[in-house]
Amino acid sequence: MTTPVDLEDLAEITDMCGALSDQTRWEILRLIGVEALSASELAQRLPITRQAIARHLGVLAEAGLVETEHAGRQLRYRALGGRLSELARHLETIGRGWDRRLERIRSIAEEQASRD
Amino acid sequence: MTTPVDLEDLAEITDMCGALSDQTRWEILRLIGVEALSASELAQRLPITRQAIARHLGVLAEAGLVETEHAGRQLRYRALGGRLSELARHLETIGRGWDRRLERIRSIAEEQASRD
DNA sequence: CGTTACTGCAACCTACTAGTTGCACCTGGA
DNA sequence: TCCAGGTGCAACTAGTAGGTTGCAGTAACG
Repeated sequence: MTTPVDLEDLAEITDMCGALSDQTRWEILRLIGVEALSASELAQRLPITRQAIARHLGVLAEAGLVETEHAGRQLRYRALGGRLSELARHLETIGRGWDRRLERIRSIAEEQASRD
Repeated sequence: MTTPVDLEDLAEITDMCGALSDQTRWEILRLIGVEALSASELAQRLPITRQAIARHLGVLAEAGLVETEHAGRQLRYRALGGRLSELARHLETIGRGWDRRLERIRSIAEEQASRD
């Protein structure tokens, strides 16, 4: 079980979005979203070096988007879908907040206009 | 009405996440999520120059997260909550996909184990 | 019609990031 | 016990991103 982080911090949202703002990292996530893979295994399937991949995995791990699993002498990573859903829920809430406030302002403006 | 972009492209997701990976841009979004503001007005409320803010607004506009409105001689920006919700729905779908596949693999493994 | 306030563009600096190469260090298997 | 495959750390380079200053353009308001 992963610790249930509530993702209140703005810094945590920006970190996760930063981790998700790189196409190479999405390639990695796509692969380890299907099955757990090590950095070396990922390096065989992607056109960059193992070290670069390891650093990407570090970024993803710091954002909480992956978890690790030891398998013999290798360290396998898997993508955490629940974490992504958590971010999605927060963005949804914020987005609805923006539209709600603007609608309220708009309705006030219309009310004002109809009064004149 | 904004054009209904379906956000299929991976590049579009990475662009939006990139736009949302900066704390200053979140400050801007928070302000123009309440009321439409111009770059100059934002510069009065934030500790950076108008030019820096204008560039942030450019990034946000390219990601489709803001829309503009002319008011006299100034150009006001407002945050588009629907666009953020759109991104949220896609992330939610992707996240569920990861967990679903891993659960399937896990259940297959358990089935295999129970068969022996 | 002139002035003033707001926008837009360009150059520059600094810091960070994605990528590389190279090497040291384990640790598991024959 | 050896060694080979896997991981981790460090240094270096090129490109990009956030910030600044400065100036040119333009359109609204008195």
